[in-house]
Amino acid sequence: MKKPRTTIHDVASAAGVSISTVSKALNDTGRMQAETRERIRKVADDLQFRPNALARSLLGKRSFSIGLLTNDTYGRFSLPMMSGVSEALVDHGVSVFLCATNDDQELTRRHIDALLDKQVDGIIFSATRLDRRPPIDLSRLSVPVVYAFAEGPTGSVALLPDDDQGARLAVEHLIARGRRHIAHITGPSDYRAARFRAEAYRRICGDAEPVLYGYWTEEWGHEVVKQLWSRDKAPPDGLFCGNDQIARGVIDALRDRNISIPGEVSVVGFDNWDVVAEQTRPALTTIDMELKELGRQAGLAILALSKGQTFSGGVRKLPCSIVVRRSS
Amino acid sequence: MKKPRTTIHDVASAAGVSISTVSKALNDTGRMQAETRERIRKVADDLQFRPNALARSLLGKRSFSIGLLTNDTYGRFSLPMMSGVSEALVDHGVSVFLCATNDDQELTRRHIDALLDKQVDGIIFSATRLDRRPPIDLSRLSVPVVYAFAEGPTGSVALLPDDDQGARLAVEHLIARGRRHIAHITGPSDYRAARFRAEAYRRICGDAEPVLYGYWTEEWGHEVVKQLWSRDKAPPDGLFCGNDQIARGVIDALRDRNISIPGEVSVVGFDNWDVVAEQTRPALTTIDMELKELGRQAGLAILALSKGQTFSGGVRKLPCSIVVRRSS
DNA sequence: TTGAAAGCGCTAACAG
DNA sequence: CTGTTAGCGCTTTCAA
Repeated sequence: MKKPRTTIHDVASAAGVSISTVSKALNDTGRMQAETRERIRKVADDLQFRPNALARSLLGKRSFSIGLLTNDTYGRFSLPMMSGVSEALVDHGVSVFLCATNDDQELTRRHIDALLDKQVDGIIFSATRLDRRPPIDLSRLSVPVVYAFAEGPTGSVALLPDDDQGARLAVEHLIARGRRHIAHITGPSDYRAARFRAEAYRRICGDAEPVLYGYWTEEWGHEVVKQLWSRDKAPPDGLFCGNDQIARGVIDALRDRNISIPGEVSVVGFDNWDVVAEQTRPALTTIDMELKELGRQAGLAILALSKGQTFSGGVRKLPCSIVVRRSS
Repeated sequence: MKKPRTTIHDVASAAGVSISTVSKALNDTGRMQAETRERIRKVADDLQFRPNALARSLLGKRSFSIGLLTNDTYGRFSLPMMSGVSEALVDHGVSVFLCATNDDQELTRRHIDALLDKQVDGIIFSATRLDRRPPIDLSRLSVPVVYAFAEGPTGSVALLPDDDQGARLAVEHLIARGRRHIAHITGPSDYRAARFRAEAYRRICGDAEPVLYGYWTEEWGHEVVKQLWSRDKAPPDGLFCGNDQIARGVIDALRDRNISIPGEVSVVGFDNWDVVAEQTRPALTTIDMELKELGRQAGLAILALSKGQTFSGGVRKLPCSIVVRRSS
């Protein structure tokens, strides 16, 4: 089961040269006869030689691995991001250690120690909420850190979806559809993302219609429809929801009341969570945070930093896109 | 940014002993004066010394890292499993490389090469479908392989949820609730899980009521309710759904028809996907595949194998549990 | 009880 | 152009 791998020595003796010649031949370094290089290459190939990355890393430079800390056991935001990270890095031979922190300080500590012991070239911290900070301070680590879908201390490299621009996209779309009385229904006001989106909404729509802070649930969507459709004033003709689950609740509630979508009311969600957005009736127009792209960029950022390249710090906001379906 | 870590040499010279003494002191090997050992320990602590895992691994034994291949970008099944794996292994100092294969053969190859180069102690393969095989053959790798939520070649170590037992749980629960005419609505018949569940259902309920193969979607749930409630025979009083999304469609469709749940019909789902199961009205009784536990066991399995311990091969089916809510 | 030395697999000076 | 040598940071004989 644990047969010893072929080493550079095996290749050397098979080719009748010294190990350093093999090393040079395979790494395209130093100068040597093209023909020798080819011959050694061939031998190495035949022997299925693959250099031991551990030995290589030990020599100093890089370990070609990074750590990804997340507190998400659930996957809605994390997995697309992770696969973006992984995708961006696999081309550079870099592998990603996944660490589920469970928001537990002690566990996080253990993960970080393990990562550092393994000489990772960098760490990406990600969270289920933008404003969730790491349970322990990462800023003094000896390796670069990138915050993805999370914020770090000022000056650190952070990648976030542009909530403001995403919200604008949603509202402007509703306006382009001829909607004039647009309300905003969203999650708890202590979520930074909720506030950003609400502010963008306010900036465009003014305060004729309310911002309804509440919960990220379908139930809240139902609740709000009840409120809005029983008030004195005429109900809104456009609803911008803070996430897709709220939007789903809204749509179901509207259907229960026989209010036609998008005939009487247009609805736009946020997240483009396909299992929700594609199953509402009608299917939901919603904002996509492009999390995979965010992951990819986080991967490239940590890659650059780990190579010692400079990478200007600060928060970088990545554009969202709108996915138009039938609800608007 | 890249300050050199303190090495065993630093500790040795600070303590005025040789590096081998330090090694022994810290690893509790060899014999030496308890007092010396303590003193060295203290020095190491003060210097915040942490041994370089790469160097350690190079010496032969283990690398304390494993690879986790998955084709899931989506997260519904994977992430709970992954965090189970990670959780089980972090206590043993083992870190997990996450590799998103995208079902792409070439990409998988690259990931595996990277893993092998990094001398992983083992590989876990997982998939979104039980019967999805790895895009390339893993059975001849030089490291042990465990299949989690996926099947490998005969004789390999595989961990799967016990679909049969899970289905029995669901059906027996319906019967205990006094239901006598139970239909089964599920996904495509080319999913092995769908067939297993259907067979278990048949074994208990006979064939008075139909098994309706279709899709894993809400839409299919709606569709089926239409069928069942427009047939000549009386409609069923119990519905066992192959996943939670179907169940959600069913519940919505029944509500549209003013059929009371669980008054007239009891509904049970499968997956315990909280965002669905907790949001149906009434909330959904459903089967939980205990994926985190499955991940944990996969982690322990690969750990045992990587230590060279024997671990009997074959498919191991892990029990599901039932989560009773209001729909039954 | 401790330390010197060899070596894991590899790269990079430096000689030859 | 090629090979010898010296490590990377650590563990592990084997002498002292």
